Formats: sequence, C-alpha cells, structure tokens
Amino acid sequence: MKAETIQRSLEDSGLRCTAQRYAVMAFLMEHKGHPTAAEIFEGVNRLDPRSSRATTYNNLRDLVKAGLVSEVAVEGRAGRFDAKGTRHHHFICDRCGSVEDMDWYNVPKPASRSLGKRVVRECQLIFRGLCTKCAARRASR
Amino acid sequence: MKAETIQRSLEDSGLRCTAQRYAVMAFLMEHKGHPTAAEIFEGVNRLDPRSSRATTYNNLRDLVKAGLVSEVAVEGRAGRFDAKGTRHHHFICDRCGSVEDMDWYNVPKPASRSLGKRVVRECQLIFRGLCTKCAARRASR
DNA sequence: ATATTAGATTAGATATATTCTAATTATTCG
DNA sequence: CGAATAATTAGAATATATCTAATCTAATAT
Ligand SMILES: [Mn+2]
Ligand SMILES: [Mn+2]
Ligand SMILES: [Zn+2]
Ligand SMILES: [Zn+2]
Repeated sequence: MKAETIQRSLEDSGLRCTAQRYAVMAFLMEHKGHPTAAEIFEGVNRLDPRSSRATTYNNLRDLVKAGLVSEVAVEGRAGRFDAKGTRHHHFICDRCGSVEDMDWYNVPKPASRSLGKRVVRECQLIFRGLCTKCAARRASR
Repeated sequence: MKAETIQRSLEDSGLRCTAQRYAVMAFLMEHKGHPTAAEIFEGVNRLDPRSSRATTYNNLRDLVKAGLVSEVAVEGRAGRFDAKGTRHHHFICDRCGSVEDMDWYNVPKPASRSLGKRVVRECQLIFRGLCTKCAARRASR
C-alpha cells in the first residue's frame, strides 16, 4: 500500500506525516517528469487547495535533507525534483528541456591521481541530446 | 597570443569581437572556478567599469549559443559558466558548493535498448562529495 | 483532560537571479 | 555619407526562492 509506504518513510526520517508533506511526496511518486516546485505546488492544490507555496518549498527542502527526494542538477532557473527510487541517470533534451530517466549502470571511478584527496559520495551521469519526440520532429523535416 | 585566439573564435562564430564580449570570454578563461553571471559582471567591471548587467547576460547567452561557453548543470539558483576548453567532468562539493574540473575520461554509452530513439550529443559526469579542503576540515575534528 | 512544547502551515513581504524594453551608440556595407 | 544591422545600456519587469511572524496542530508532560 503506497500510502503506508510514504507514511513510514517520512516517519523513519523523523518527519511528521502531514497532509501537505504527504501530498508532495505522493505527487513526486506519481509524476516521473521531474517537476518544478511551481508544478508541484499547482498539482498538489489542483483538487483540494490546501498547501501554501511556502509549505511546498519547506517540505521539498525537508524531503531533500531527509534523502527521500533529490534535486536534479539542470541548468536553468527552476529546480527540478525527483522522488528517490531506484538509481538512474538522466537524459536532458537540448530542444524541449525535458528531463527523462535512463536506466542506471555502473560508471568507472576516476583515477585516484585525478581524484586527489576528494571524497566521492556519488556520481551522476547526464546525457544530452534530442529526446524521442524531438528527434522524430527533426528527422521529418 | 590569447587576445587573437579569443578574437578569432568569436569571429568564427559570427559574433563581433566587442570589448564587452571579449571581456566576458577572457574572464572565463582566466577564472576556472565556474563563476556566476554576477561574478563575471563584477569581475569584468572591476578595473574599468564598462559593461552593463544586461550585456553580460546577453553575451553569456550568445557565447553559450555559439558553443564557446557552457553552462554547468548545478542545482542552486545561479547559473555557473565555463569556457569550453578541453573536455572534462565536474566535481561539486556538498559542503562549500565549489565546482571543480576533473580529468576527462571516456564513459560507456548506455545500452541502445535503454536509449531508444534518443540521440545523444554528449555525456557529462558529475561527482559529488567533499572537496580537498572540506575533506581535510572534516578529518581534523 | 489540560497545559506545555515543538513542529508545521500560512499569507504576504522580501530577496535574488534573469530577462525584457525602448532608447542610444557603434559598426558594417552599399 | 547614409541606411541597415548589431550591440549596449539603465532601469523596469518577471520568475524563483526564502524569510517573517502569526497561527494552528500534534505530541508529550502534568
Ligand atoms: Mn529522475
Ligand atoms: Mn569546468
Ligand atoms: Zn525534446
Ligand atoms: Zn568544499
């Protein structure tokens, strides 16, 4: 049951499972397109408007801090968010800017000479190019 | 001679080599720390204030479009820029947010099944963790 | 059960980053 | 030169995110 899964993961992270916080988490799990804070705010309030902008931002911050959500590194102004599920990489379309998940695969670590005394926590791969839709569009012209 | 190199690369891209545009390019080539637009604006105007904020942004946009500069994908509000030199990856520090270059190495392409009809133009690797300075700081406590 | 406390939410104000507008200046080309 | 095009500018406008201080809610203590 998804509801209980969300509730438990929130509480395991020391966060109360409030209606607003739950809604952000549920929205992210249902929408895999890496929505912005504004889209999440709008989506959460579409049915039953009951979360303020500040709360949406607060909860996103808390969820990221708790490790349940990640902010995707994209150039461009608005942050984009992602419920942390299975590991994956990302593909960003040059034309339409959409951010899509790509199957995860292991990436070789950098040479320790190049790494120096840095400590690597994670490593993410971002592909750029044309998404399926935009590639088709371009081909048909 | 660097000046001529910059001039030529601008003109080859169909951009006039104006004082302001040149200054943005030169600043980026001298400062490898991936400065923000605000830092570039400030840096360019430190000696002889003669570039407006709008022009700094306009030129950054034009240089990115021409492929001479790239915007680094970082989460966080301000865009960070990079003169495109030799290929490299990036390391972003969890603690201080600094963005450092890492030696480039080839990354295996995704399985074509996973790629679908997408067209990959490039692939960049972002490492996260603690930079040399922050790792030392943490160790000494 | 009531009081106390810490956690969460809210509207609106504020801050920050970027883009737009319309006027001006500089450069190119016929 | 004169027209056309490109670039720059100050400041206004927009977009995104955070802060503030008041209020509300839930958890715990008495
Ligand atoms: Mn994702
Ligand atoms: Mn770089
Ligand atoms: Zn696309
Ligand atoms: Zn650091």
